[in-house]
Amino acid sequence: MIFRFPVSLGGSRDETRHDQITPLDERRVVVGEVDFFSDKRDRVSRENINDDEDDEASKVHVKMESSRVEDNDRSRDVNIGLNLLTANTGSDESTVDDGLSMDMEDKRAKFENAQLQEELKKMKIENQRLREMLSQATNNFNSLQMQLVAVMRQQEQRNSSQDHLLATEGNAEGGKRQEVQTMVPRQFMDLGPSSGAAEQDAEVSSEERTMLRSGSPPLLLENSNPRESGKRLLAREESPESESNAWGNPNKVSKHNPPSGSNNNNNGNRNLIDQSAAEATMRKARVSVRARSEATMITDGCQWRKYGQKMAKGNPCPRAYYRCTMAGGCPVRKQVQRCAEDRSILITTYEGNHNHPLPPAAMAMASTTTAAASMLLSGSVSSQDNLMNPTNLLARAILPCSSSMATISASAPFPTITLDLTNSPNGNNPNMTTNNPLMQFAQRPGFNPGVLPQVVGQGLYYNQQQSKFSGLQLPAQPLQMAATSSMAESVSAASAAIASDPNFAAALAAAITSIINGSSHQNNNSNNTNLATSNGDNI
DNA sequence: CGGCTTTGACCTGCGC
DNA sequence: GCGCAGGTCAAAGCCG
Repeated sequence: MIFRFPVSLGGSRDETRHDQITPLDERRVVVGEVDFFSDKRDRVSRENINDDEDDEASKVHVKMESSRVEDNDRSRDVNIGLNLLTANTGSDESTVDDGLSMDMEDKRAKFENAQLQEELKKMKIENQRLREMLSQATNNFNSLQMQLVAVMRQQEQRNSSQDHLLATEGNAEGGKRQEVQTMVPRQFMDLGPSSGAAEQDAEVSSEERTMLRSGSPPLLLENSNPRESGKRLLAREESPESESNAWGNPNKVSKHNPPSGSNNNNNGNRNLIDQSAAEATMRKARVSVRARSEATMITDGCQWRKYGQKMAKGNPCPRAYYRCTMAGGCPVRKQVQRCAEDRSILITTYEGNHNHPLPPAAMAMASTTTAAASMLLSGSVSSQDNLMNPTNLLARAILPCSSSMATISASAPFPTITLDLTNSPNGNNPNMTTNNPLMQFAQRPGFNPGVLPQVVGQGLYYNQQQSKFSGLQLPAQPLQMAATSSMAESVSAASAAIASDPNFAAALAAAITSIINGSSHQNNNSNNTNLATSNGDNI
């Protein structure tokens, strides 16, 4: 009765609609989701026609539901719906036409809506993917840091246990060696311009953290040194020069440029100013090398011209200022000064980046200072923890056998990394007159050549330099040279990696690689302890 | 004569 | 504002 009532309504416009809807409703009643799938599973191989009908029905069913959803979504867009309705309801003359146009508009709106939703979905997926990549990269970096610290701790424990064994054997030398290792840090603490170097380090590190965040390459960093802001900083920078090396374009310092004029020239170009500031920062990163030498200046393969000398406060020895003269306009300068406490120690502070090709002999020192400075500038990232502080990691990465042999001093006025290539004057072998910092370095009980890519590279170069330029012969102890050559392979790879890529993560990776490689060479080192002597002084 | 060193003067930034 | 210290300039002198 009730069933037939709608069916019997024929001839009217509603009839056709019922004709269209009723079968669907019937199908929907008949099909039912559970029945459909169960039927489909049962009939896959036997009734294609019915299957098609069911599929069609299901399609229609799904389509209608989705269209309803879309209608609901569309209804949220109040303006569009109302405009369409008001525009079309204005004429009742042809409901069929209005129906068709509304249908087309509907379809188009649905299509656009679907497109937008699809786009939104893609963007969400892309966003999710980027987040995953970022978190993965962060995790990788953190794990690398953790691995590096763990390996270094292991190595330090190994070294200390070796020393402890020596000490328990009643060997006085072992005790002295421990004493020496504890003496060195104090020496380093005195290096900074102020007594509160450690506190200032932390302070400046936090400053740099804010400046150097977000993994920006060092060249894009802003100047973290408040003293270098302003006129002088801008006046020091000239137009960009060749990008011939990894440090970018730290430009020649020039006081010939009047500060005001320089400012006027640069006023219109903020990017240039920022770039100049960044370059100035790069140039201001300093690498200080302490080496025991009686020479007035260590030979590093470059040509230098002395342009000034000044008595520094608190040091009876004058400080000499040198400028690289291998190419006109090279911004690299260095200061040479003897240590006040031990005048046999020569402190050479490099500043800037060569803007010209370097001879092979000069590459090692240049890459050493470049890598150290780059890592110094890029190393202030996130952690307040001393152990995990990248600057300390840098120090440990460069000179892990003693946490004190590479010291980051960001104390005013310039962030400086100090590489101590000297042995303690209280060393256990008074006859050891080694003046070659690398050789002294290699003598240390915990010395691991693989973990010192840059410094060892410098040392290798140092050997070459001395034999090539100073005319003095290295003793060339067989084991010494064998150990030195065994360093070369692992050294060169890691050295090149660090030198070519200032990125801190890359440097960390290289250091870890070096550690892994270096551990296999460690036996060689223990043989060198008492053999390495070198008359490397080139005075 | 060209390149380098020496050295007093000058500039700049910072602290008081 | 002044003094101090670090850094740089540039004239004078030296050297090969």
